[in-house]
Amino acid sequence: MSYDFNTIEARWQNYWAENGTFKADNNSDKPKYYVLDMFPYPSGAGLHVGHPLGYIASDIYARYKRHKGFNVLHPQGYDSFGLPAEQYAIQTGQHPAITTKENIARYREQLDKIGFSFDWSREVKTSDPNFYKWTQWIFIELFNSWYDKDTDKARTIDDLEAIFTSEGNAKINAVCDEDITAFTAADWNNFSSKEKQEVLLKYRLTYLAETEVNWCPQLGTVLANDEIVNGVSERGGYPVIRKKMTQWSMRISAYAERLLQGLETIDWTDSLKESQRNWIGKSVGASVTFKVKEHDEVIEVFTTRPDTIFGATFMTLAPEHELVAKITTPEQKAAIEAYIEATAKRSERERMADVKTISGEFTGAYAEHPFTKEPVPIWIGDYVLAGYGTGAVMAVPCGDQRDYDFAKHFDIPITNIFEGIDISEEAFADKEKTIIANSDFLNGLNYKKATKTAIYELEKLGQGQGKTNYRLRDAVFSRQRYWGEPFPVYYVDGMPQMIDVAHLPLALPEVEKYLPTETGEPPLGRADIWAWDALKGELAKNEDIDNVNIHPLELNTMPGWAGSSWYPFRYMDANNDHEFASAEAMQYWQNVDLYIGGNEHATGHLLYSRFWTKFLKDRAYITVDEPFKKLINQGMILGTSAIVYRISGSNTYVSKGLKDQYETEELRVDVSLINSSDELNIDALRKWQPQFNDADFELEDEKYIVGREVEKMSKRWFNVVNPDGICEQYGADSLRLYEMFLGPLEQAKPWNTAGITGVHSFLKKLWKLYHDGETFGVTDTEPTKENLKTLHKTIKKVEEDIENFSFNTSVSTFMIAVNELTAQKCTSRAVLEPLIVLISPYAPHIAEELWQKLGHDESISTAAFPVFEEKHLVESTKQYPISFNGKMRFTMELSLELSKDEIEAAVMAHEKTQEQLAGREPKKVIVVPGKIVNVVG
RNA sequence: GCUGAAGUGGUGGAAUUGGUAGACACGUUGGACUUAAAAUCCAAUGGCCUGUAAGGCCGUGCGGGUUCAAGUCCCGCCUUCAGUACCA
Repeated sequence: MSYDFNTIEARWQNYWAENGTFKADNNSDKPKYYVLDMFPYPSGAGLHVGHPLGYIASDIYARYKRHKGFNVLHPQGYDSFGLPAEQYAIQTGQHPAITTKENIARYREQLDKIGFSFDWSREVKTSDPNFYKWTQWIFIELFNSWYDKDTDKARTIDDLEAIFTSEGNAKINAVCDEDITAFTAADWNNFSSKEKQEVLLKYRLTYLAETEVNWCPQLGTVLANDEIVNGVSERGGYPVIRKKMTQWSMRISAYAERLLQGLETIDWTDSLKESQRNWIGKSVGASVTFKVKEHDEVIEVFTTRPDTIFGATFMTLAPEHELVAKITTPEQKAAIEAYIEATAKRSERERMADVKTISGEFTGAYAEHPFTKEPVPIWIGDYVLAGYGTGAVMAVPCGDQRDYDFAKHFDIPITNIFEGIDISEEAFADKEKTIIANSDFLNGLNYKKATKTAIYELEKLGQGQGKTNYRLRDAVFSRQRYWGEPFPVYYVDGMPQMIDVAHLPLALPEVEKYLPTETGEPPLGRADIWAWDALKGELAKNEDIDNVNIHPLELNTMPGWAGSSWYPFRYMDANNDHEFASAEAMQYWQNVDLYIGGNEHATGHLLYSRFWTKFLKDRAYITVDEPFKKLINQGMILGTSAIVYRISGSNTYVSKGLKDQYETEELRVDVSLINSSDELNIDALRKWQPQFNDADFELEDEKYIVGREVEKMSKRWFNVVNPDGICEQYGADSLRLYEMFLGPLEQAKPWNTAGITGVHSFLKKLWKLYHDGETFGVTDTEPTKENLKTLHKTIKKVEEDIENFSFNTSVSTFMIAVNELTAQKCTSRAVLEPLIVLISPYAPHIAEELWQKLGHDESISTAAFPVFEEKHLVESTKQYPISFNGKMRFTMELSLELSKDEIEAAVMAHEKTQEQLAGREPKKVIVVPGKIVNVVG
């Protein structure tokens, strides 16, 4: 009876689906465990073997936890809104809804073949109105909230209005727009409705503001900071320019400190936490205001080194700084304008690439030093960024290398304020070794004391205070695209209004053209029926109906990360019509115990979802502060591309070994045309692409050998390997085992299909272990000591491996176990039954089949994990390596029951020791492992 | 530059956390079974030395150090990958 994996796998996949084997219950006495994968974008290309890696790992863990008696929630869904889905739809010329549906069907088919234990009854799709209804609902909640710094949490706008009505905004300590002005209760009550709305908008956690955004003309939309890599768009690599637009923003900056602190409470890798810390970019220092001479203006700067304030010999403003035009003297006007124009012309990318060239211009204006009252020249320079801090710095050339370089370049005086430090060559920036000099009341103080004193003196003058600055910017939340969640927003007299929650979801309308526009007009503007009955009723009630704009609805859509910022909670109660999830369900499931996904989301999704979670907790909708307790980043599986070498200007291809004799160019060909010894199938290649039809090939040893290169698995490199083909040829269990066997989960590793034969023949051996020729061969004979030793060794190792996520080594452990038991001719049920439970998380199909043959009616997933018993591993004797004077070594069998002294005596009495000792004076004899036994000589 | 991770056979990778380095698998070589191929099974496989065996020496990026004992710990370098960058 042979191992017919195709039949077995189809049978059990059916069985699981029909019996709802992996349906999780929201009510259970068992402890809960929530295992989640980052849900996929259903792209048109389908899955390649790299995609399921994390899913297989999480599936093994989920199945393991079930064996361990946990009620496991292990759902799956699709992040089906957003740019990739829409780009694919544009490429294929079809409506995104249709292509998305097709892609999801294809993904599901592929996923089902691999045998995951997902609870599909909880499937979510972010583009499903039943899902994005709640995304819209959360948006409304954010709109109706503000951040109270005193209680350090979000509160309702109703609370805020009540405070305004009774006492104005003087006592409010909120995270809000900086240009807020003070008003009293009386002022507030006299404001018009529109004025009130304008004020409130500046406090809301999601707000509408004209901001400078990252505009990508090719994608036809704005991008968040984390969607830009090296100055170009993350998707497509298109240039990004700065542009002023009115956009929705998320006040994530309110949560900067809590997002930073929260990292201490979660089990993520150091590198990931570090990425988030960098992104949040906390720096502690002071804000200082400098008066501009002969003007009423002041310049505010942020500095981390207020202790060096006496070294400030000039100031630098970003070219975009709003005061530049006002303070520039007539003589300098032309030069300044030329400089600003030149800077504006350079793209973000050029500016980043060229950090060495020092450029700047003097404005002609002077500021007044807060303490010395000396004039401080004001410069502009593009090394100061408009987007960070206040866009202005007090330049301390002796203490900052950039200021130093700038000063040297423009011959600005440099004052040394450091005790005993030579600054003739470079600036001195070591805080720890700093002793301040030449600085009036700061003289003789170290960095810490001087900083404190300087801030104290600045406060006395009313020209500064201690301040903490964060790099984290508020996130732009509008996209000028079609395929996203519509905002539940309409405008009355230019002011945004939320539609009534009762009318959610606000469904995405059909449009004729969903392609983005070059000008930034949202595609939804073209919707013919972007009218909505309930909303009409709403508007009709409003007395300002006459002022309604032509497009009374918000026409932008939400970004890709909107739905993914809260979806873990939806799985807890995925079919709830009344709320995003019931309080009971969320009380039970809490948060995700284990989250597995790629590390490309380090500063996007993982930061936004933490932000929304904290917000929902503040508003008491959920009880947890962090969405993901433990997070593991699976490494990428790389493809091994095949390269042929074409002689330049000809249609002749030379084998790899001959390529150096010619001038060649490299072409990638499909990896399916290559056999395991890198030999190219030329006939197949001719059929593959017409350009090879009449090509000539120069062979070596009558073979064409291709070059190989390990790189990202991608259609454009023709190195994609699909899981479907592997499942057909070797089975899903082989695929699962092999993906784990490839190497450590978190490491990037190349795929090589040839190696799968190892795990495949392991499964065949496993099958044979349970079969005696043609019949099922498990017997009720007593296991031998050896059998039990093998079993318990395996239990111990596998349990440790799974707990440590070292799935690769347990595959080896299984192989060793099966080889040993085969050699021992073990047929004992007492060994073979627990063994198959151990293997079942990795290879569930074969496990189910054998489990049934062992006489069980229920799925193996209900079986308990075998209990490890130490006694089976204990031997009466052990081989001890003996190390003598650190050099000579031999092994000696010693009883485990011996004491330290007895071991010593035994070693000394042993003939081999005598031999080694002959004629010499030993200093020590060492017995390993464990304790060192000194045998004195 | 900064931050994080990592360097072990021909290849992917093990190594009980300081205790016989190279488990397991791929690949390669030889053999068995086959008319043959596939499949399967067996053996060998880090390098070097001695004719073989027994055995020995050298070996975990490089150079030092601690230790009876170092892939593992410490100091100083080199290299690779990832993230980030004029952050005041």
